[in-house]
Amino acid sequence: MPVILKDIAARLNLSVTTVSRALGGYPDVAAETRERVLQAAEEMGYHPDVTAQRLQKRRTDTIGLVIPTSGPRFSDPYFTELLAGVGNETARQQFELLIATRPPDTPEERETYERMVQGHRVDGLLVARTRRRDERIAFLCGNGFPFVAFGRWGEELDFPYLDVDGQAGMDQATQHLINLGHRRIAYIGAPRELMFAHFRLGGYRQAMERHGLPIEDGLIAVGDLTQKGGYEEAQRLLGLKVPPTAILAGNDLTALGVISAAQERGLEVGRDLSVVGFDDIPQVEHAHPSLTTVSQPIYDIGVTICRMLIQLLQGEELTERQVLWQPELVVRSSSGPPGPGTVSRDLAK
Amino acid sequence: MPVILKDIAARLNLSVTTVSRALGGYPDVAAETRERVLQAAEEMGYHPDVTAQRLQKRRTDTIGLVIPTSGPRFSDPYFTELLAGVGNETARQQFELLIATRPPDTPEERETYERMVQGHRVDGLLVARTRRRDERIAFLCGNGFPFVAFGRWGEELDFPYLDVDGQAGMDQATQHLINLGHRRIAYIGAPRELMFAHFRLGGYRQAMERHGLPIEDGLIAVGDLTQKGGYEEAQRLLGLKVPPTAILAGNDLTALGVISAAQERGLEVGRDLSVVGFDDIPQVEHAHPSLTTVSQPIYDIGVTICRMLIQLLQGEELTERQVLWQPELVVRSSSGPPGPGTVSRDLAK
DNA sequence: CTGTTAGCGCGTTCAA
DNA sequence: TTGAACGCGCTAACAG
Repeated sequence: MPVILKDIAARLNLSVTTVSRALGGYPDVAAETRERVLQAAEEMGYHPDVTAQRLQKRRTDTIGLVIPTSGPRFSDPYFTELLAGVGNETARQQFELLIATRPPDTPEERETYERMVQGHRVDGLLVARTRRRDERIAFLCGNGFPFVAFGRWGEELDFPYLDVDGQAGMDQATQHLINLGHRRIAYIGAPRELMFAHFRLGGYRQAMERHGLPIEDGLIAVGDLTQKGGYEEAQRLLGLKVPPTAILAGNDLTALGVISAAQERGLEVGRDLSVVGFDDIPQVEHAHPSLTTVSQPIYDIGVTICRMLIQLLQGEELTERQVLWQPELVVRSSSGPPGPGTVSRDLAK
Repeated sequence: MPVILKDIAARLNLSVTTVSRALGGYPDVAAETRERVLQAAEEMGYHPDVTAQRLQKRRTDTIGLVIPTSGPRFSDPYFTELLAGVGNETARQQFELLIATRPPDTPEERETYERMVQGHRVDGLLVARTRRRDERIAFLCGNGFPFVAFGRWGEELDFPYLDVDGQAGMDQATQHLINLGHRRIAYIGAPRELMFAHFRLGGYRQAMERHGLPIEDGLIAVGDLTQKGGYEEAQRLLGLKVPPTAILAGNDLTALGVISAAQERGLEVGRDLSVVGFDDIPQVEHAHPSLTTVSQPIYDIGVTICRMLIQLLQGEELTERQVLWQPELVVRSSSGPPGPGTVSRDLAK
């Protein structure tokens, strides 16, 4: 039986009200009374019941995040890092973090959003990895429920978000490969329904077109953001009659799969095949070879969207409602000039 | 302004109680009344306020999990997979999942546990990655708070846990290497304060001793469970005058770092150096070479500890209060007989 | 079958 | 400076 206000009041012959005020730091309490109350609370091991506080305050001081997971073997380091950022910032601001893991675009996911919003389980939500037809955003906008998204949306809805400029990032990455002398550059992207897939592919196209390079459908593949997907698509691309000399991947896990496939074929990555990723998850710095990638500060993104949401919940105006961060190309060892033995080097002559 | 019971009652000229009972599915309500209530609730978009329900029921139907994170670049795929298991099972059982991310063994972590327990934020807790002197477990046992741990504990405290037999697992892994002909086998373990580090190292020692192989302090290193740590320790080990022909890693990330280091030195992993990991995270199956590792079903572990905790919360007796699962060695390409060029092959003759 | 009353633990009127 | 009374939204015990 936990200690409640009434217990303290009874022991000190005070009213519950006075005890509540003393503990709440209200000014209209005699200094001596406050002292006695604080001491008694300490001694008795009192801790306020948050549920009761919430009912009274009509606030949960909790934010929610539904992580899109696919299958039991799901494990994207990207989300762990985002979670670390979100988790630390919520804690710092004395908020709670409610997490659910649901497969994207399913009835289960939809129900989870409804539960969270309509049961008043959370004060606000973070939406990660926006999609082309994002019913989550439509739902939240429709209900006027506070949220901040990581990622933009195609539709004409005005909501607060933070995004990283995937188009600029992938343009830079492509440009980097072109500068190195590559001409036959393949692309293994993310599933089309993800917004960022769209932008990143756009960056690739943009850079290729700027240099008058052909964009071949056969060189554009769609992965599933996993290492396995990258591996399989790369096997296919590398098996082409005229294989690419470089492969751009829509995320780092895919890139790691590409590297595995290349190595399995006896190619030296960075020489026989250049590979560039996107995200800069911790693992890729110490991969072999270390991965050239477009770096987005995932942890900081977590911190920032969380901070934006809490500002929103506290009724403050957001200084920037819609933010676009510029990613940075990090050149490591997985990219280099097309090697002497590669077919398309000859083609390029 | 959300719709509450009172609104429905007012519209139908009923009492709040009757409405509550109708919606709650109690039998003592006229069929026709129930129908009217259900329809009105539907039309008006009624959703019960969970906070009020919780206050009344004295239960939160929420379980908590504090993920130990180290630094901003933290990202262990292992935890993502565990989280997926826990998350899906909580949802299936209509529970909520409260997550915090805190650096292990710090005042912040301690405060988080106190907050969760003493503020009645959660009904029970999951404790992951038990430690040698685990104040979390001491605290929870001391308070009689319901929890289930992933991992055993040294002290003589009786609490429910699920663990994987790390000793047996690492013994198998070591045996595997010995069978292949390795004699000079190094070990890069986890930080000593983690319980599983203790068991896994024990398995290594046990197998080595069984075969009368010397256990050299110089061949036993301590990593930090990251790829970077594995990379650095491996560099040191491979730089020894008589380097090992095989390296056992305390977890898969460490093993991936070892592989990078070996490849950077021009060694072919699986021939010049054998590497074995522990965990079997999704990434290692499509690494190059694919990693031989001790497989523990992380997702299922998440599901199971979650299920155990919820059983506990519902007052049921646990069929097995303390469970030890046997891991399984998965042999892939990163391990093979010591290659012709390796020093210790000559030694072994 | 239905309504009245009471209470979960806390914060916030209003009066004294 | 303190206390009594009320309400947050809901469920449960008790009458009728």
